[in-house]
Amino acid sequence: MALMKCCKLNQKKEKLTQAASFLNVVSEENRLNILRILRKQERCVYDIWQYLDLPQNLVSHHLKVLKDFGLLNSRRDGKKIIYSLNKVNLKQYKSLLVKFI
Amino acid sequence: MALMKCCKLNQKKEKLTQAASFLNVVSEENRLNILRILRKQERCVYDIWQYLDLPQNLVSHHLKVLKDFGLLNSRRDGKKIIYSLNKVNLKQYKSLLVKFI
DNA sequence: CTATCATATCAACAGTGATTGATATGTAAT
DNA sequence: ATTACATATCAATCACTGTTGATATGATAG
Repeated sequence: MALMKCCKLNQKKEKLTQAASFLNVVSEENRLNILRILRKQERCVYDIWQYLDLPQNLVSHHLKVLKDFGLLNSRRDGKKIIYSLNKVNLKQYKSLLVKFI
Repeated sequence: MALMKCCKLNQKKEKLTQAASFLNVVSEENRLNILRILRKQERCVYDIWQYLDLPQNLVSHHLKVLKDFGLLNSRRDGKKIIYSLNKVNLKQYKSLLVKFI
């Protein structure tokens, strides 16, 4: 019983940590903006860059952070790299949030 | 027409900034935990501290960040200071998020 | 009025992460 | 092959903020 309670507490703590790191990733204004931009449709880096008023390499950096965290997918199309939302993961993280915020 | 569009864009940008700074505040694991702890009921600093495994002054610090941002209320009760959620503001920030995440 | 309890403030430090400039990779066109 | 295009990587810097230790404030009890 005590063990079980401890176990549940650990699970809760883990989810809290997960939620916090998700929030960390999306709390950056430009990254939040990228998510918004990609909401309607997938886009290449150049298109995203045009919305953002940031140096190109910084756009790439933020895209990488989002992708490494599993929030974006990417594929090559000729010279271009097309980014899109990973809607499955986004949905999971969103549902995780409901428990904390 | 162009002016109006610009105006709307600025409003959107402002909301984005607001959302990002809200996410910034709640993306800290301990602060997220404080919100969770206060969800059931209001609590004094000592009670919150017992949940958190942090030095007392750091608990005070995080409480201040949350309160300054308008997510917590506080009142004195004898020696103790009782913190509680500012549910109105929390709700507003949550509804703001829906547009971005 | 002194001591103790409950909480907050302050200055200094440390770590993280956004930003920058330069350069590299990889693709297509000529 | 060479050039231009599209994006990514790298190292260095800068800024922010969580953390720490020490101290201050404010309230109650004895």
